[in-house]
Parts: sequence; structure tokens; C-alpha cells
Amino acid sequence: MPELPEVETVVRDLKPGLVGRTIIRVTKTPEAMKRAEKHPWDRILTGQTWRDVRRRGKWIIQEFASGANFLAHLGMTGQYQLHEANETCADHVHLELSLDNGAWLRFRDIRRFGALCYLPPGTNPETHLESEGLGPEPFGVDPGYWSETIRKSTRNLKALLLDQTVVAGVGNIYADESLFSSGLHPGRSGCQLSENEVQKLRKAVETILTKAVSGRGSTIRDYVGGSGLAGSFQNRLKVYGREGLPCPRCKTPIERADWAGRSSHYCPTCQPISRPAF
DNA sequence: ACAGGATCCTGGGGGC
DNA sequence: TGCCCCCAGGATCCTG
Repeated sequence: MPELPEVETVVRDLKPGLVGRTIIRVTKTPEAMKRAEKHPWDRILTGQTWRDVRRRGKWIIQEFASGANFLAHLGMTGQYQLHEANETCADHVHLELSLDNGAWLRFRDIRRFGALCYLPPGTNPETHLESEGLGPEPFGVDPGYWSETIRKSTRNLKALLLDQTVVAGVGNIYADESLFSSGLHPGRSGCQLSENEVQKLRKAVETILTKAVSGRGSTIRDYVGGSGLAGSFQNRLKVYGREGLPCPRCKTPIERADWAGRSSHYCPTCQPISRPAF
């Protein structure tokens, strides 16, 4: 579900309510989540105090004063929210933490594709994620790295953008939007791109994600921020979810086809499959 | 090295 | 109202 802008929004919403707070009780543990590590969560989380909350790719990094880190990934339908003392608990809450100010922090995940990971003191979370293959943040990517990675690959652009080892944080929505913005067809091979095209794509990814962060992300179905507020960027999407509707640039109906096993939305006129002659 | 499919899950929407 | 089928923002694993 959530891509970089949605995860960033959750982090910004949660951070002021978590930093300095202490977990006094763990009232639900994530046994039902296959991608949550097996830990005595009750024992390792109780007493921890948040020192920082930040994002890396689609991961939420919670740094505790003890030096331990607690990582959360929202998968497709994950929600990570702070609740007031009296708020009732929805279905599919897999982790519930009671804080020292009476608030509750709940991790809810309908489809259970999310992940939870605990790193003991001494393990740097960013280094850990990078050792697992996580690629660079999409902001301020070195143009040389980008060109080298994209242009030497025969894979199609949609697959490259979705690959978290190439660049971290892009998912289906913003891959489609970035490709439209740069006039590139999702099925084009990375090695077919000119240097100009590849840099246009790099800038488009950065621009689209920045705008989406400003709009608090896109709420298509389940996504809400850390305070429960929905996103707004879904209203500014130009191709995603707009199959059959006119292209905002040229009025050609937007098409949808599978690339890299994901439904991809694009304008067949503005995003030609072969490189324009001019 | 890469494409494609299956897989982990639940729920919403459309068609009948 | 109900049932069945398809679809979904992620990521991994397997096969060819």
C-alpha cells in the first residue's frame, strides 16, 4: 500500500507524539503476522522510550533511548496510528502499545503483508537495511549512479522503478506518475534511454514524490496518516487509476497494461513505446 | 540477468 | 440479499 510519501506522512504525524514517550505495556503482539519477527515483544518493548522516528525507503525507523531500534513496514494495508485513551480498537490490530501519557499506538494491517523488525542496541538501522539491499533515497540521487544503474539494464522502466534496490520508496502509483511526467513508456528498456531521458526520469521521481509528500500522500483505499487523516494527492494523480479517461496533456484515453506484473497506467501518445525520432 | 507466475492475506466492488 | 470473480498501493521466491 503505502509508498514513500505515505510512510513519510505517517512518520511526521507520529514523531511529535512519540519522542520522549515511554511504552508502559504491550497489550497486543503480532503473532498473526508472518513477516513480523518472532520476539518476546512484551519484554523487549516495555520500558522503551522513543528518541527518534524517521523514514528510510518505505521503512519506519523508531530509535529508542536504549539504542535499540524498532522497524515497521506497512506492506499494502498497514496503518500505524496514535489513539486517544478511550478510542475503541478496530479489527486487524496486530500490535498495541500503551504509552505513559495514556495514548495508544496501534499497528493495524488488514492483509498482514506488513513487517516488524527489532534491532538490538549497537545495530545501525540504515546500515542494516542497506545490507539487506535497500537502495538510495530518491532525493538527491547521484546522476551518475542513476544513469549507470538504469542505462546498463535491459529491464523495463517499471520494473526498475519498483525495485527497492535501485531506488528506495517508489511503488506502483508514483512509478506510473513519474513515467508519465517524464514522457517515458513503462515497458521501455533501461538501456534504450538517452542520457537526457534518464536524467529526466530521475528528476521526475524526485518532483512527484516531493509533491506527494506535500499532499500527505494518496488515499486510494486503506491508507491514513499517523493521526488517522487521509491523504489528498489521489486527486492530483494524472494517470494512475485513470484508465479510459483523457490524458491531462493531450486528451488521448489513458491505457492500462501489465508491466513487471503490476498494472501500469500510461498515455500511449505522450509515452510512446519507442523513442521519438526528434 | 530477467520475465512471469505464484504466494502471503482480507475486503470491496461489479456482475448476475 | 447473496454469491462468485476480479482487483488491490508490497515484496519474495521459484521456474524457465
